Amino acid sequence: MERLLQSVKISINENIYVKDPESSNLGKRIVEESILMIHDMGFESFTFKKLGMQIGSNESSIYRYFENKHKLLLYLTSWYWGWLEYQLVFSTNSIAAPSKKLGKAIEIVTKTTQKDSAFSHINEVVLNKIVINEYSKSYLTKEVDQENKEGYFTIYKRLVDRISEMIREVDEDYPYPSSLSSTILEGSLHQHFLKDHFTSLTDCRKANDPSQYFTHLVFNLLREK
Amino acid sequence: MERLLQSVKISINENIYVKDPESSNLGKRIVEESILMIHDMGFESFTFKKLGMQIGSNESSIYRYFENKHKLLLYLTSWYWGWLEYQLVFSTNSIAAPSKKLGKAIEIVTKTTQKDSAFSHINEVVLNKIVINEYSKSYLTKEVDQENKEGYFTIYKRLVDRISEMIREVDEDYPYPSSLSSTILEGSLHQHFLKDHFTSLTDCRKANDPSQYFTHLVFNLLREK
DNA sequence: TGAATTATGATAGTAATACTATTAATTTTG
DNA sequence: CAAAATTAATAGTATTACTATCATAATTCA
Repeated sequence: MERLLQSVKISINENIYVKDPESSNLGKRIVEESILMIHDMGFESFTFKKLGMQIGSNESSIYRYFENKHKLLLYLTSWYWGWLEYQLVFSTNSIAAPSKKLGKAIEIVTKTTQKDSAFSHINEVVLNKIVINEYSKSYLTKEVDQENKEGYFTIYKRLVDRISEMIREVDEDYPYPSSLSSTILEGSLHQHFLKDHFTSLTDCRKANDPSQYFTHLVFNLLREK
Repeated sequence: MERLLQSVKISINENIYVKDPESSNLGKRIVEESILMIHDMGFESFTFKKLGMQIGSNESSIYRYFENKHKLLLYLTSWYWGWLEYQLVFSTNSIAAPSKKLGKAIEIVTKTTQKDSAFSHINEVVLNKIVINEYSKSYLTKEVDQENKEGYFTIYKRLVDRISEMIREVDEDYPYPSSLSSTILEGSLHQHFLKDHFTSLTDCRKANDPSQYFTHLVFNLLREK
């Protein structure tokens, strides 16, 4: 899989960035270090000035890649969902049986992220933690409708759509495939968060993953043909 | 119910505020107007200076009630969850049959908030919208563990706990009562958000509420005794 | 009532944020 | 090697998120 992925580029809506960070060394370092810094200090405390200092570059240079840190967050999370979509498609493509396919899909999108060395400058494990902690902030804004219209959430929506399609394949009579799909994706992030910060609000532990919870939920809910 | 509630005060952890906003007229106006303003302009654009201007008071006076706007958000959302808990307990208290009780509970916590005139200065309908849009921001922070330790999320946790207890009463063998409960509460906010901004990601519409989705989900998942 | 206490208002000030603009230095490329 | 493009350095602005101080208004309680 790694070899295959090496030639793949996750493609992000061009309006999210000013200049494609994949197109230069500085751009890649912006992405690489911003992931680590946002994880370390949280999105609120993270600034372009601090990032500039960290990578031995200048605040103004970073503004040539991203209008502001909100756009950078949109970029990072879009990349994550694109990466996850790739894993999903790749891993489920060859599975014919709808319920096996859906089972695999749920596993992929709910499990704790493992190291992936295909994209050398992006640490997916840390990026996954950013998504858990910060993704909601990218859409819980007053600009969400405008940004949605501009296609900033396309990849995420496509991912929800793919899973809801798989749900339909398993049980065409289930009345809430889209809601269930969005519940799996969003709920998985939430259960991972609870596991780390509010243990009493979840049954998910190290040994008892969100994967198991959602797998159990979905397959006890749908009536297979 | 209104008469009963008139003598009830939602009690909020005292460390969330500097001075109890319920203890004065200015305090109540701070709460009342901040709800409307956060709803109108979003939490990011909302400032104490703007609030001061709106209520014909001074920035510095508001700081005598709340340390910062994060604490104000904690206050408002805690109040909301306390209010919802009251509705929940009040409405389910007299129901003996576990599954009827749980059904009522789900209805209460997932439905669109209706007007409640018992607390004259708080607009619960608008507050519910704030909770949908802003609640995650109150805990998706680097300070969450510290603030959790200080009891800032007690009411919310108690609410999750009450519902997971009801789930256990219906099906003691269901292995994920806490996760299911937190999924209902968090997922309901999320479905309401999707209904307003990402209609393709949900099956919930005006006529087809998150209530129905979660009721269907829970009762098709649990095996009643 | 009137003195003391408390609450609120007005003003000023600070450090940090989130940028924009300009110019200089460096690197790339044709 | 010159021209073009990229990056770095510096400075500057408006706003935010406060803190501090002092004046004034309202409350209370002796």
